[in-house]
Amino acid sequence: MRDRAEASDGGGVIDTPHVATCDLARQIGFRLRFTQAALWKDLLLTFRPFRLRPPHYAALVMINDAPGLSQQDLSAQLGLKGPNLVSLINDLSKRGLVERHQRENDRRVNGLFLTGPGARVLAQMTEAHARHQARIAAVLSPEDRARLVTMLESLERIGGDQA
Amino acid sequence: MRDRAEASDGGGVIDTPHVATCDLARQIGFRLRFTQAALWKDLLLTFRPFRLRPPHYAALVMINDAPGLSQQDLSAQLGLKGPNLVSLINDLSKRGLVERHQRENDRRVNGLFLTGPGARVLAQMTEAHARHQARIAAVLSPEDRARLVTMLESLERIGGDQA
DNA sequence: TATTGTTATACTCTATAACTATA
DNA sequence: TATAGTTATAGAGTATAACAATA
Repeated sequence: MRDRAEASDGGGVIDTPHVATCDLARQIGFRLRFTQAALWKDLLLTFRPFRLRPPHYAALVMINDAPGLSQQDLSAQLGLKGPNLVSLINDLSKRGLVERHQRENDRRVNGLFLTGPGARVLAQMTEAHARHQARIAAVLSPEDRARLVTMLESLERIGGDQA
Repeated sequence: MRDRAEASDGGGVIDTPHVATCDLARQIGFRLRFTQAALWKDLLLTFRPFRLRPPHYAALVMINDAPGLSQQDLSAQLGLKGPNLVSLINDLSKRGLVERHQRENDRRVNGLFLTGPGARVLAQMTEAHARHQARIAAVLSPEDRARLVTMLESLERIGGDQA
């Protein structure tokens, strides 16, 4: 981006050989971090009127799609560790949006269900989320969005296996 | 993904109307979160032998590219708040990889410079980073990578402006 | 008065260990 | 013994407020 002599107006006391590096600003991992932060902040503002955050919304959606699913299943789908999911569900439960019902055939598992108010709040949050989606749509065509998601999915397979 | 009746083997005590939501798993924000986490973990492992983390590497690269730049400039480029950048530079300084040199014409600013050992560590980390890049290249063509970065850049403009 | 850097601190998000109750 | 859920806690990562030094 700039030449090394440009910024060293202190006198260039130290003179180390320049190491050949890639352009970090065009690196996927680097950009991904900023983009994720930007979308996260937008979603935080989007859901602020409900005093709930993105993971709360995601949980409501999943429970709506599969009523009675276990906390284990939900934590796997949301990528949350058990303890963190517990406090997420506690939030929703204290607000009366979700209820835990012990399963009759295996009393270890708590099936999760939306309450009436939970379904209503989810409907309202979904409207708000649609406005968030519209802001994305304004800057990315439907085809680009689909391709982006596909690329992200293949990138997720990376990691873990190294020397 | 599944029908609502399927998971509710507890007896379906609660019966709320199904809210029409989008497929969360194909939402950009949702996938972005997982992908970012996967790449971050891969980078953590990549840099583990150096006992340094991705932001340390990013700082070394930036300082190498623009020796003498200020902490303010660096914090802006890395997207870090001042206090957090200070501790990042403290880490690198304690390890003898980076030095702060007060600028002569404006003694408020600390120009940042790599030391000899700093340049050597950066060279080694850059090799490790190349292997990380190779793992990405294995799953995404150069054209796809370029398009992905461009799409991410336009997404970064989102947020802040809402009712 | 404004800016650079620093300290102290708090909040969010994530992760681990140990426990309970069921199976 | 193994699994679902829970509690307590620790660690990253990120944020704000207040201050010192310099301009």
